[in-house]
Amino acid sequence: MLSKTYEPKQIELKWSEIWQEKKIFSSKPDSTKEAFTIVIPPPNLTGALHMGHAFNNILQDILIRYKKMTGYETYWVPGTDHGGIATQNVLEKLLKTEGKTKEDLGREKFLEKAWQWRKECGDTILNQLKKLGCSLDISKENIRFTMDEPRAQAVFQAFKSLWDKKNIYRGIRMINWCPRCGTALSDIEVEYEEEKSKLWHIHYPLETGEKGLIIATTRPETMLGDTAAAVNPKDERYSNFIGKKLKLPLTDRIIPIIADSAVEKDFGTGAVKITPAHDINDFEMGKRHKLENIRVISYEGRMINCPEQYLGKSVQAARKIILEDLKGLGFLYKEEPYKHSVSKCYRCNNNIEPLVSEQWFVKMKDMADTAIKAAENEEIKFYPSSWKKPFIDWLKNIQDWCISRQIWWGHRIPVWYCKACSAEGLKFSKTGNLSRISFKHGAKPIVSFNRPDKCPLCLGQNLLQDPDVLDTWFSSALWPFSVFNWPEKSHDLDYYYPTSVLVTGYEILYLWVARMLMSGLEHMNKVPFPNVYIHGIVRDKHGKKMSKSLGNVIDPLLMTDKYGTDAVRFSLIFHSVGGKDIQFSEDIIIGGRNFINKLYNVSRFLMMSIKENEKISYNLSPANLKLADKWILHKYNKTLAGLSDSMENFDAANALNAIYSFFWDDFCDWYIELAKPRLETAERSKVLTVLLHIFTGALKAMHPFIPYITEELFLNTKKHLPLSKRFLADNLIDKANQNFICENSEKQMNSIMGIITQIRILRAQFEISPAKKINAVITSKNSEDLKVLKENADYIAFLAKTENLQIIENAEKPKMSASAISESFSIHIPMGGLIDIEKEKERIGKEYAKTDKELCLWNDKLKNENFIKFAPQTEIDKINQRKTEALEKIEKLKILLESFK
RNA sequence: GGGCAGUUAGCUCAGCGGAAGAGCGUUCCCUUCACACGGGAAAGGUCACAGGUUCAAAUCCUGUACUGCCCACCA
Repeated sequence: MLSKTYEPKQIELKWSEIWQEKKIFSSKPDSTKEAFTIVIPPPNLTGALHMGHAFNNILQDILIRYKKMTGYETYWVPGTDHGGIATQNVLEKLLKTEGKTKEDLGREKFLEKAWQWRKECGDTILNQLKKLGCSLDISKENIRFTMDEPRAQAVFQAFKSLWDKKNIYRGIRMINWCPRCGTALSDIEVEYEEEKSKLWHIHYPLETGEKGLIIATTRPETMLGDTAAAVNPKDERYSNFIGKKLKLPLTDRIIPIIADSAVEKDFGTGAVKITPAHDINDFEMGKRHKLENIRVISYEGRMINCPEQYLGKSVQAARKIILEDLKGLGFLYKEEPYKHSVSKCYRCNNNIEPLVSEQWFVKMKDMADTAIKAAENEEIKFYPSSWKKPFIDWLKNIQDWCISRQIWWGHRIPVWYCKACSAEGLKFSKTGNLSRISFKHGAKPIVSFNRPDKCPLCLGQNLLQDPDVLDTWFSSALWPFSVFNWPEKSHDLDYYYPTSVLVTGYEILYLWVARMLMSGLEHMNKVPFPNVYIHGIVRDKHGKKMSKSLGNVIDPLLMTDKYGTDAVRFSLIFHSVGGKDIQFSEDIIIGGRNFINKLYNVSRFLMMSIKENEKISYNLSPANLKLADKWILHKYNKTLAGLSDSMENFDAANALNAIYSFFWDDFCDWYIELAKPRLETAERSKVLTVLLHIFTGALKAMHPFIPYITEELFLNTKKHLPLSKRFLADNLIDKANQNFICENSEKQMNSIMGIITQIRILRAQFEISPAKKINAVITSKNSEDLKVLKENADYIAFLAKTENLQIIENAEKPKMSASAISESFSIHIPMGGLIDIEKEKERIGKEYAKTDKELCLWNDKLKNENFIKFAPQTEIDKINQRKTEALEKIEKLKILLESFK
């Protein structure tokens, strides 16, 4: 005897092994089939899988499995991302636990460690995805890595091609610098956090010593790098000051007062300090007014080029001392509380320093224009479509992309310099390593994947590679075609590219999706995917983002251990509607677990019902079917239609919902309950046929969502099926079959179910034990309606537990009976002396009042001339119908009330 | 500062022009031979607020108020 509750653990383990072993997820180009391809958003090598990963990958798995089971050649391409800064930070932390820094190791040794790390933890995440049931072929030869050889070739090719078109350049610009990570970042790698700070008002006296300007700032420490002060040219308060000179407090420097319309009159004091080296606005203004850039903050985030007492101090420390000094010298005019947003590094959350630096950039304007066109004419479509506009807006405001990173882990920039020819532009660190390149000062680039033999200019052989690496997103941007070994030409690339859909959270829409689109159009001349499915973020039950620091992280693997993978998958998808964020908690998994258990028990019921070697007809021809069979087949096929509609729109939640409520509400609660007595009759074979047909059909339809249990139950069911494939996943999901659609069966079953429900209500109201059989009289004026009831009286007898059920035209209400109305039927249950007449009168009275109110509503509507004039005929017919029904019901209730007199 | 969502039963959310829905929770009845991770029944809602369009509005429009995101260089 099988356990009453489903134990998922061993079963899931078993199947995940078998699926991999039998390679059922591997794919080969098959010209007889249409390809359906997804490239996995490659997870970073930074640690374990979180709920967000789980959700993202489950969605993809559902699409892949669904498409496979509807006849496509599916390929879900697995891989991991080296993850640049993020991974390097993890490695640095690891080193720290050994008391070491990366400098202690040196670049080469550090990279050895990194590759070691990649070996150790590289595929852990893919193994975790395997546990989640993801239909990825994770055999070694199938897994891609953004830094393996073929991907490195792709990166070089992309770099080279952009370089040749002059779309990659070296420039001196204001960039975002993370002093903690020691690298430049692109604009979108900066996050902003609101912080409570202060606005300090500082007096900058005139060079004569007279009262000068009061300047408001949030960053007093940068004043050491001020090279001007500015006011709005239209600001009358300051018109006399323009052109005069100020003496910069704490220094000996004299700076001019300039006029620039970028200065807001109404902010602060209307006068602003200008630090071109450390503020993006000031940098621009500096260019306009030809101001000097004085850098006072180093790449390490320490004060430089300033009076001795501040030298070498951190930004924070310097701020404190400077404020004290200003106060002591009487320059600090006032301070007021101020909230403003501070830029933070998206990888380590430390403050970003904007500073001027020479870096590598990609020109974005033209590529963005092409991408905008593709988005506008929907060569690429967004689900939900509301993302289209923000996506296009972002592209329209795009800035050039800073792609060089001063870290070690990543694709080294494929540019070399001759030590002789570029001497002036090369700087070396104390340890003798090439540390900075300056094109401005004469570095001459040679673009090459491998070290060139000799310098093309002087034939010198001392060539050094650029020390920087590329932004990790540079290689991710090529992912949809680099996974197929582009630039190599291959059948795979032709067959699988463009991929079918990209599934991602909105947080990397710009960072990644936009760049893939631009890269795809640039290098392949085709969008990388025609559809982008954007889902929400998994939050905690209070709507907070899950984060380690908040301690509200739910580990998906812990949950799958506890409740089963299927339960977790079910719950996540069930709650993921319309691309919105999911508020996830352990509670909601329980709902999923319960459903899985229900499914399991239906299977138990079936296996217990079918005898060993029992012959089953498998005949679903209409002549062989009774009302309940026609009805459930009708419902089933309607559900299939809904399922496929939803899946075509990437609406997995809705699809799951449809099949869920069909299975539980229609199939379990009604069809199976009716099947039980029918199995004891001559109808046995046909009932088993329908049961098996619907059950296996449901297994197939549900398999994309809950693969493990369905595969397991299919294995148990297989022996009773006429023909079956190896695995459930090898089967095709049934297509909705118009021949089974039978609206009449639905109408008739609704009548019967309505009556059964009414009798159940009466039982509950009169506290009749569910076990007790009761007599009942059902009557109607309509002999056609009664005929259907008579033919299916068993259904009522069984589910309402009646004996001596009388179905009679125009019958009188038996004395001392409880009554209810359903459609055209009156239902009476003789109660003998047990009935409380007053209570029954009150109950019927309430029903009467309610129906009367309804009737008024319909009457009012129909009396409304405008309604008759403007409403569509179908609507009027409907209201008329309702009016008739209400009238009928009133009539019947009246008779009931009469009977109490 | 701009943009985009959301505001429906105690909680999480469907519905998005034609009689207010689901799941969970709550209350009552039931261990009947698939399932108590179950079955049956019930309670519970001026659909944020104010206007408007319409024969008809939770649903469309316009405001308002919160809430949450995203974007933006206001010191």
